[in-house]
Amino acid sequence: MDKVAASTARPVTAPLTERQEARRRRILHASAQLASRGGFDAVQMREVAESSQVALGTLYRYFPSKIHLLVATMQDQLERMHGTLRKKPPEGDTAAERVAETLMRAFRALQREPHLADAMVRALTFADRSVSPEVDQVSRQTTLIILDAMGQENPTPEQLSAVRVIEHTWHSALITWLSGRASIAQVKIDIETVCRLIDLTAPPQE
Amino acid sequence: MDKVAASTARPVTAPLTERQEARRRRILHASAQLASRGGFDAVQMREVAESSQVALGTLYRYFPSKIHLLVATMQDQLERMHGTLRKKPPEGDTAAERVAETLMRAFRALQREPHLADAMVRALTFADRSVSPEVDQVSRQTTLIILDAMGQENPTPEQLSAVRVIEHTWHSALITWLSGRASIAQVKIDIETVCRLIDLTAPPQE
DNA sequence: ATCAAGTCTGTAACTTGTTCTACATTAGCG
DNA sequence: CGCTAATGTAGAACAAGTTACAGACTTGAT
Repeated sequence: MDKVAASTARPVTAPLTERQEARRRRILHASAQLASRGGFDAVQMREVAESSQVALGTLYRYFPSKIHLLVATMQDQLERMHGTLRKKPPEGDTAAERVAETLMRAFRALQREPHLADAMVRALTFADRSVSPEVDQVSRQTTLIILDAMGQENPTPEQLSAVRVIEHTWHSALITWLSGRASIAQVKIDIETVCRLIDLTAPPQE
Repeated sequence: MDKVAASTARPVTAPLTERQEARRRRILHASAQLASRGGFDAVQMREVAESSQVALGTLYRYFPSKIHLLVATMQDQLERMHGTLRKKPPEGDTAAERVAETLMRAFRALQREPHLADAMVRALTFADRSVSPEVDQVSRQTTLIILDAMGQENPTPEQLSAVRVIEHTWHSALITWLSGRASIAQVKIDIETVCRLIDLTAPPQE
């Protein structure tokens, strides 16, 4: 009588044993490490397996594709970044300024590891339907970071729309930067431009 | 003495003979055809070569990678679309409305061949630096379409920024739709939201 | 402690993008 | 016309993602 509501299948994912958790961690670490070196192409499944002391088949059991692996790597890094960003909240006067400031801070972090950024962002936008849940998770996390920066408890639907558009711009601007089609300065402008949308959407000052 | 300024290397690309032009066309056609069936994965270089009656090596001479091929396919389709869109200019009162209307029209066209859209957009965002010139060309063409829709001869720098952000949103929104993470309705909202940026940037009524 | 079920490992095979090679064809030119 | 360089062809070979499989190791329940 202890089945709590196993609606679809897994309770998100079977709880991992300690060793399994350690393996998972080693894999993600190896992935980030290789990505930092040479970007997307340098993350080769055989190498990841070797670096993390795991058989290739096991790697695929943990992450069913290279894209899954890199998206998971991004989740991991994003959480880390969210933690870092939280520590020093942005100081702008308007919500738009604060969001822009936060995104620029994140952008500078990415610039420190451009290859890693390349691997993660390319994987994210290349992901097909089979990775939707994971990509969605990344998206939610990003939304959280932006809402945090806005500093508003209950955003209006309009503001949420603005946040969606900001995320779109953020991802796409990153891509143009990574592929060398836009400068850092240009990305900054794009971010600042789109952030104006936030102030457009009448902030419910109460 | 007739060297006109062959600065780097090619005068863009050596002029193609008739047969070469025909080959190129066959290849692009086969590419679009295969893409329409099964999207990115269905465009297999061997199949494209066979369908277009060209040796694999030749295919690679014309398009140095699958990504190049698909981006070229997109260029081709975009030109077609621009022609179509030109015929019936959008009817909205404001520039923002007209741009949104135009993009939604393009979106509906993509919906008719979702697999083709998948192949083209995935290639576009996955492209690395080696494809920058071609991707840039696509970007310029898109900008043109949007400026056309705005119906303004000389846009302000601010408006150009808005256009950049609109393009970012357009690409990213397409991706979320293609990967099943956003509905058609949601894409519509995102487009409409970002288009408001145009009206923000004081239109120089003269 | 023992057994069954589930995990891992090592390794080979398969797929598809990409490169290479040896030979045939074509195009432009004297 | 006849030559030469460029282009095209067929097919093998290679690289990296992915899958398959046989045998060892863990784990959890009894």
